[in-house]
Amino acid sequence: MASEKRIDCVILGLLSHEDLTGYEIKKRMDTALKYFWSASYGSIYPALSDLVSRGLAVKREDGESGRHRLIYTITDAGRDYLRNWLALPVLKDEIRYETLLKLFFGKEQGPGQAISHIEALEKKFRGELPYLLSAEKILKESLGDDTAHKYYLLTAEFGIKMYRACLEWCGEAKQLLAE
Amino acid sequence: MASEKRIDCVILGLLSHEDLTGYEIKKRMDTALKYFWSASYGSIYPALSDLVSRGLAVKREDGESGRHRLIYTITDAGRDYLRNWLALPVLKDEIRYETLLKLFFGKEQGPGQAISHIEALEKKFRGELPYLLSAEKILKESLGDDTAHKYYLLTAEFGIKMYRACLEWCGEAKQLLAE
DNA sequence: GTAAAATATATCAGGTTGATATATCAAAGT
DNA sequence: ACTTTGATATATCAACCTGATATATTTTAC
Repeated sequence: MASEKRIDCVILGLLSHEDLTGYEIKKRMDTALKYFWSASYGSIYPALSDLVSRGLAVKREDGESGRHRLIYTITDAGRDYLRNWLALPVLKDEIRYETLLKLFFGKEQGPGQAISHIEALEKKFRGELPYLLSAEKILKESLGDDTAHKYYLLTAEFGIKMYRACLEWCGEAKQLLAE
Repeated sequence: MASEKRIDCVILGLLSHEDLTGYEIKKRMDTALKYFWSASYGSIYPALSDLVSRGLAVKREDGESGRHRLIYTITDAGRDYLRNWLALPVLKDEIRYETLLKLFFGKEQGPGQAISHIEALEKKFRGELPYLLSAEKILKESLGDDTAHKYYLLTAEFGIKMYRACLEWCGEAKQLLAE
């Protein structure tokens, strides 16, 4: 089996939960998946056309609103494709922190600049943590409503753990640089 | 100023510490930078040629060994370029965890498969943590030897924090799935 | 002596981003 | 009523990067 394209799998995954437009798919990624995944319109729209041509999804035009909306639905073949990918071992988990890269080369810039890069990261994470915490609360309260909620909660907990660990590190790193 | 290409910046950063071949640059990324950055030969070799043509690095052939080796050295212009990039704010820190993606769509696969994906991640991190801990020990002991060591230590501490937080999460996630 | 592993450079198809273009609809202010 | 702003919505593309592959030499281990 040829390696499954990741963009196809994310999209089918999201479509396995509900029918969506390309725009809504992007929105889901920028909110629910934000803490561990991302994708651009430049990959989403071509992938959607491709999924339809391969029979993994079907497209219909929105009749309700006057707005031009193309709504996508997963097919049985799409669900099979998704399940097959889910059963395969994970190929790659990656992290690309430009902040850490700049820090690694800190000798060329000095502690002042290094600290300001850390503070920018700290500020970003401090701002995002409350959203994750409120998502956690909501998901915990609605665990019984939908089997999927348990899995959503798991990924939210991951984000919280990572953000907290990173914020802890920011504090310690600033202290070491100030010495 | 046009946005600086990240591959150029990583390479110049590594060359700012010592002269290296393309192969050695890749090695550094796969060891020291592994916990927050990566790059492939397919980007490293063309970037090296490009850096030379732009006067940011110079190339010489190794005279010592019989082996074909092209050793690169950073120029003053290259150092300026690097410092300029270091002073710019960080554009993007990203994380792409396929494990979390598969977990998010867990409803389609069930808890058994989800647990095995988590266990694979756990195993990988447990195996890598000792290397980071020994790097931490060595760097702590040699903090006075080189200004750069403090910055290396900071990035190692980051890796340790992240790995430990992730391992903690793995344990809790497995428990929640077993319920 | 030789098999395996490490060193070393190079190329390329195909996946992905970030920017950009275009257009409509809803909400808020004046 | 009018207008501006922001959200919704699709689409395209150059430039960047990965993962795979090819090639060849040197060192290490048996």
